[in-house]
Amino acid sequence: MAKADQTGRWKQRRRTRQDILAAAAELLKTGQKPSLEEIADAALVSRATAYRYFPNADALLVEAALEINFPKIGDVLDGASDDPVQRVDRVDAALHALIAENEVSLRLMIASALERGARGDLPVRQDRRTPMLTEALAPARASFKAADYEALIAALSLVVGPEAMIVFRDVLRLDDAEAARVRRWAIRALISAAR
Amino acid sequence: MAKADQTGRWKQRRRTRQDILAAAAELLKTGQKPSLEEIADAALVSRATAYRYFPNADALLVEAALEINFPKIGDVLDGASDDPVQRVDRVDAALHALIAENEVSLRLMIASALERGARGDLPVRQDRRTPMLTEALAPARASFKAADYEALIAALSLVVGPEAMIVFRDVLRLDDAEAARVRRWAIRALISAAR
DNA sequence: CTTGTTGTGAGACGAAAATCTCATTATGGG
DNA sequence: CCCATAATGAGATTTTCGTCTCACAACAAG
Repeated sequence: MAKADQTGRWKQRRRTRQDILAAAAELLKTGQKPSLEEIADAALVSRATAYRYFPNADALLVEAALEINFPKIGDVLDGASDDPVQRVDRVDAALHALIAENEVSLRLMIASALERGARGDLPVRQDRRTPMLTEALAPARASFKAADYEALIAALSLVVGPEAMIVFRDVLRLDDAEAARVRRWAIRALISAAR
Repeated sequence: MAKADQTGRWKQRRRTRQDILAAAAELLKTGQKPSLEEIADAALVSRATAYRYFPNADALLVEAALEINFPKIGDVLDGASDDPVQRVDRVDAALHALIAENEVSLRLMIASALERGARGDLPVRQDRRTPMLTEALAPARASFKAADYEALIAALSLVVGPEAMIVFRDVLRLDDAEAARVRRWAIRALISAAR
């Protein structure tokens, strides 16, 4: 699909862009929100160049967060049984690991989306949860009524994503183990209610 | 605790501070993120004065969001039966109305807390959910085992707060009616699992 | 190698946010 | 009522962010 605009030096462009994103990702791991200038310095490019590739610092950070390597759903569920509880637990564990490792990026991405939304334009969030949950529930799909199935997917989306981390950590001040316990409890409760 | 620093004109100070917050809250209801200057103008106060009371525009907005008038839990549950499902539904409805009416403020508040959290210092979020949910579940408290009860409160916190709105609206793109349906479904599922 | 094109760096520039200064106003204690 | 002083307003100033221009360097094509 990507025609890749073979015009002259598209490789150089790709490389610069990638360097900038890599530098941003690197700085994000230090736990701070880097300014565009810091990122440009770290990437060994000028501020002007960074602005040529990204409209502003936030957009850059969001893209850097998007670079997060989501696990392939196939790998996550590899070797799992057909039991939906076990499978959703797997998804939860995988997402939790991902969230723990990229907390700063995710927080900034969500914050940015929240502020975008407040400004009135369309919120930009991708939905990576529904596909994973759909896949996890696939073998047991037949045992749910249609309406319950839809509700189950949506309700599970509240439990397995980064927003749950926010509630547990920031609002309820649960530690990691307790939070995991509650998520697993909720997963069982929701699935068993759906059938 | 609050010695109130009776030093001279603390009343005047309280009044200006309150005026600024009120102006901010007013502007937030128009659905836009106001700049500190707009707020100062609306409050009939100079920019410098606003900066004397708040370190920056974000802090001001967060405090303004904190001013949101939470419904008294007593009123919400007034005349309700002892049925925990009905009572939590009431809490959900009340919070949902509140969230719908203050969406911009809440989005900004959560976004700000997210960025604060990313910076490493302690996230500042108050927990208004647990008290409400505790009250809602009080009549049925005896019918839950201790461990389930704890998990139930935490799980319900994922469903009734503004974060659920974020997931449903921004990530899953559900409309208001569907979102409400899912919340009610999840409330029933969780409560029935807890006993 | 030469040449035309494209990407980049350095810095000027403008707008908006935040800080600072100082004169003026208004309040409460006497 | 008077006055010492706390609170405020009106800019000047600094800082940060994003845009723009132009000269230079690097690359591809011949």
